[in-house]
Amino acid sequence: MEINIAIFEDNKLIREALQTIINGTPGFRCTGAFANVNQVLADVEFSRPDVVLMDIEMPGRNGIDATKLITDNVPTVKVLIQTVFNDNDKIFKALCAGASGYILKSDSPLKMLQALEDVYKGGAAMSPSIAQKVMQFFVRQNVILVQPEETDFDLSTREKEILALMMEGCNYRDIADKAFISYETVRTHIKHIYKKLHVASRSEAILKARQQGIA
Amino acid sequence: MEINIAIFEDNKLIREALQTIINGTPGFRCTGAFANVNQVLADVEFSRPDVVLMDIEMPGRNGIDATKLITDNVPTVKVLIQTVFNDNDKIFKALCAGASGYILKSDSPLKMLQALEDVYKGGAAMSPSIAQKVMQFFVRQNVILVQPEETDFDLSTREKEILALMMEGCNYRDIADKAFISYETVRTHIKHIYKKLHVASRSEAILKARQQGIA
DNA sequence: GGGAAAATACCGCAATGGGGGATTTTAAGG
DNA sequence: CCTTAAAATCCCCCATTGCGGTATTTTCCC
Repeated sequence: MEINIAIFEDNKLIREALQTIINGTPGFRCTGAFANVNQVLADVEFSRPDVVLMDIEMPGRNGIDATKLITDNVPTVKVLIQTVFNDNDKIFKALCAGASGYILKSDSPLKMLQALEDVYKGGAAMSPSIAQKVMQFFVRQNVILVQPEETDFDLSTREKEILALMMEGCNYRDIADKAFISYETVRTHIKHIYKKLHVASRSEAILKARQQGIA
Repeated sequence: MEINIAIFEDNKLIREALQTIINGTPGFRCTGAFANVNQVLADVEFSRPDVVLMDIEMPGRNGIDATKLITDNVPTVKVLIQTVFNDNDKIFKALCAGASGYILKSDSPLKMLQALEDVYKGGAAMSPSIAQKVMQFFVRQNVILVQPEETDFDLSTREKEILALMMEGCNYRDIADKAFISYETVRTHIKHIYKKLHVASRSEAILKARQQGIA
């Protein structure tokens, strides 16, 4: 089975070079090569790639926004960012936008193919210098990570279940039905959850739960 | 110039295998192999490695603490963590401890050597599945938020004022008084704001406003 | 067996969110 | 000048949510 790749790259020479490399490698196939991301969703829809190789610097709409559009709307498609620069801001924005990897154009074609394969397999890929910046980020953020006040919120099993249902978008009534308890009991549980999480609304609770990895 | 490696690994078989691989590869040399990290600083001092290959699971003192000791006291020495597990907690702790890389024991010797070289050159190395967890961390934590659609939400001047008051913690009544408009008008404005921001509650709106730097 | 914590359940009230409709003011352009 | 669109203003209705109580039963640990 071949890995289908779609390329977004404004430079014609590079675009065609990438296409040639990919199509010339057994196991890879380029199903689309586009010079901009103005119709990125339609392009992805059309070329049905497994992995998108995305240039981050492009005239007009930029690659990070396009990445977010793809991961939001077609989450099964992985995005591998390719760039000439490696400044922190772009890296972190790309990662937050849901990219599965971030490599440099200066990397060898072999490494690029390896990265495409890693990403296709569900992993992630980073050039060493990129990974290093990510590492540094963790070291710097150390304080925040190591002492997040209380990571244990003492939620009971039942409360975690209710919280999980809340995170699925259920309202009180839905939760009551799914948990086989009364509407009022749901309200009670949720009140307790809010107290324990020190929040005051559904959305805050869900945010905190996601950040802390509860439930 | 050869890259000098020190190994910390409690399993004798693995330790010697690693030693053999490293010494059998041109450009690499094993200058020390230790079964525990009880005298890690002395061992590092003695073997003068460029890169330490550190097993994270060891009886007695663990690899993460040892990593922190090394990076704190001998910052020129890089540490590459090697582990059988890839659970989130250990990864992030290791990264925070200053590790330069994190690879799995299931990776091939070739990849390990590549990782050692990447780390030696000042980059960092991660197995794809590790990198993937790091990526997820960024997405989940909303470290930096990227909004593709439009960073400008077309909020009118008045709506931004109302939003600012909301962010100060005012309720409908307070906002009405401070903005010299009626309670109902405040509600109308806020409804419009929610629509434009694509959110459905006060807390989400405030979160988004903060992240996007609106108002 | 007794006590603490959890799970269950109910009531009432205030605040919030979402739907609709409506008027006036302002801005912009033909 | 007039038309039109957007912004700003106001009102009503209703469901959901958050928060304050209270209370009973179940579960679990000492």
